[in-house]
Amino acid sequence: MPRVSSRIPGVEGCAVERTLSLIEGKWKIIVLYKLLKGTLRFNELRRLMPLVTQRMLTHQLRELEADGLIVRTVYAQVPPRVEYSLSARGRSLEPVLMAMKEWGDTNLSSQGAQAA
Amino acid sequence: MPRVSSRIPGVEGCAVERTLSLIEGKWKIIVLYKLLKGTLRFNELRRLMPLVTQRMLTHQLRELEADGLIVRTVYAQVPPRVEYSLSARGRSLEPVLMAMKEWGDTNLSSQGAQAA
DNA sequence: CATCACGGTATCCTTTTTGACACTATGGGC
DNA sequence: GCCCATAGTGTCAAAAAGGATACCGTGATG
Repeated sequence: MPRVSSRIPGVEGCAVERTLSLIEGKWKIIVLYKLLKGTLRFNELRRLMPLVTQRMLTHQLRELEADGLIVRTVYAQVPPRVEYSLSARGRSLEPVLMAMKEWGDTNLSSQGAQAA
Repeated sequence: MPRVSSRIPGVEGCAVERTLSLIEGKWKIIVLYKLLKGTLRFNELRRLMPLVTQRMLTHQLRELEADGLIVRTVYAQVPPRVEYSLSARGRSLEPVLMAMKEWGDTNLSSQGAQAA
């Protein structure tokens, strides 16, 4: 996933593209959604998303962390304890997620939408 | 690009994911952006996005059309004339695009953001 | 007669993304 | 002594996405 999709200076969509590049990735949006409601541990996330493989979840979490959208806190315990929560930056994405959710709720009603 | 990312009924993020799945794809967002300002012909789009290959542009346009976000109008002329414009559904995505643009403008200021 | 513009297709190849599966350390419970 | 849970990692392979390049028909233009 290219962190920067376009380097052409004159492209107006640049900011949008760059924003998109942070939230595309198969499970990132769900992760952000779940974390909107509060901090979660790794396996709590897994249980909430049974279809994600461990490797994928780790991978997506690492990217979200690298992009500064989530915070990873490790507690030095022996059954390891790692908590994930939104950073301020991640929380600021809420309007974007909500705009997408509203659009989806309105335009992709119950079935697969008229043109999908 | 899977048109439907998740079929799990209980996943709240579903609408968001499905919305995302319509606008991810390397050039779709730019296309939608350009079309927000008005109808464009195929080669006008190409000239506005010099780095997109013809094949890719065609491909993205076809998908946007299949998803009902844009309308393709062919005029039976001999230098062929094909116009693309947003459908009502496509135009209704404007709040989503704008939310992303605002977030990007605010959080990805000038350089590559602090954590990218 | 050759070339250009238009709006594409077709084919092949590379890169990126995703998935399957096995493996790790540690300490506690049985 | 064996298995469980936690939070991963590593390797390999498949699938998807994207890119390079060449080609198509038509009519006007030179």
